[in-house]
Amino acid sequence: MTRPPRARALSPEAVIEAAASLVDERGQEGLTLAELAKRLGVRSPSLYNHVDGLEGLLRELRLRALTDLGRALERATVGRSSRDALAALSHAYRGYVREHPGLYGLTVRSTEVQGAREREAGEAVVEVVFAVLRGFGLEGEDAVHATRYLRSTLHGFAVLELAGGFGLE
Amino acid sequence: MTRPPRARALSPEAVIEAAASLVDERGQEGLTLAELAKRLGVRSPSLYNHVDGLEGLLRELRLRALTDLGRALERATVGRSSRDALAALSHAYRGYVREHPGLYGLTVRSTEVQGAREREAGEAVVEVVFAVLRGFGLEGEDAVHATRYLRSTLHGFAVLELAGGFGLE
DNA sequence: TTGACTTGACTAATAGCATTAGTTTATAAA
DNA sequence: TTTATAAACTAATGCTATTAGTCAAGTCAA
Repeated sequence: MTRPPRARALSPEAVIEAAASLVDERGQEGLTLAELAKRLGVRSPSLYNHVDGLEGLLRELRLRALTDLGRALERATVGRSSRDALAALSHAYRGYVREHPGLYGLTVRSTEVQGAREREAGEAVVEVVFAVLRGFGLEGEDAVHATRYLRSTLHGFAVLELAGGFGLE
Repeated sequence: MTRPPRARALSPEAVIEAAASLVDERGQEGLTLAELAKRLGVRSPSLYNHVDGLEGLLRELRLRALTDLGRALERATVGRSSRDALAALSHAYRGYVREHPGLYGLTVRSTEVQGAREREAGEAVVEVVFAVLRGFGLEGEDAVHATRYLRSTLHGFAVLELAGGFGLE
C-alpha cells in the first residue's frame, strides 16, 4: 500500500518561482543550481527532489514563460478589437519581454523537440494573435500567414531589443 | 630588442574556424574548449595562446557570423532591385541561418556591450537592407523605420524557424 | 501510543568544465 | 652556436551538475 508523504518544506513551484527571479536578474548565464539552492537555503542536490535537473528546470521555465506571455496578451486584448487590439497586443508583448528578459530569452533556445504542454502554451499565444487578426476580417489561410508574420515581427523586435539592436539605433 | 617568434602551428583563425564548425554541428551547448582542443589535436590551455578564453572565442564567432551574413546578403542583392532584391535578400537571410544555425544563434545572445568591430559588422548588415529599401524609394526616416521593421521580421522568422516555430506549423 | 513507511533533506563523491601558473621546447634571428 | 621568443605542455584550482546512499521527520494504520 502507498503511505502518504510528509509535509513538504519546498515545492516545485517555489523552486521554479525562485529560478524565474534569478534568470530575470542575472540572465541565462547566472542561472545555476548552485546559486538557486543558495537562495532557497538548501543544498543543490535537494533541488532534484522537485525538478528534473537543470534541463528539467529550464523546460519548466520555458513553459512558464509561454504561459505567462499568453495570459498577458489575453489580458491586454480582451474587450478590444482591430487597431486598438493590435496596438495593445504589441505593447503587452514588448512589456513582457522588458519585464522578464531572462525568462523570455529562454523561449528562444528550444531547438529541441518540445513537450506537449509547451506546445499547448505556445499555441495559446498564437491563438491570441489569431483572435486579434480575426478582428481585421482575416480568416483561414490568410489568418495563418498573417499570424506567422505578426508573431515573427513581434518576436524579431523583442529579441533585437534584448540583444541591443544589432547596431541599429 | 624584440626577437622574432617561432613559427606557429596553430593560428587564431584556425581556432575560430574549427569553433565555427563545431557550433554549427553541435549547437551552442556543444561548443566547449575541451572538445575544440581535442579536434585540433591540442590541450585546452593551448587555446589561450590564440583566443581570449571561451568568452573571447564567442566574441570572435559573433563577429564572424555578422560579417559572413553581411557578405552573403551583399552577394545576393548586388545587381538586383526592388521586389527582386527584397526576395533575394530574404532568401539569402534564411539560407544563412539554415546553413549556420549555431553561428547565427550566437548573434542573438549579445545582451552585453558590443565592441566596435561587432557594431561595424552589424551596421554593414543593416546597410544592405537599407540599400534594398532605397530601391523602393524609401529615404530618410521612412527608410530607417522600414529597415528596422524588415530586419525584425527576417530575424523573427529565422529565430522562430530555429526554435521550431513556437508551436506554429 | 506505537511502529512502519514515505519522502525530502542531507553528505560524500565523481566527472566535466574553464582557467591560471609555471615549465619545457621548438624555432628563428644574431 | 647561442639566445630570445612564444607556443605548446603539465599541474592545479575552483566551479559546475549529477548520482548514490544516509538520515530524519512526518503520517497513517494498527
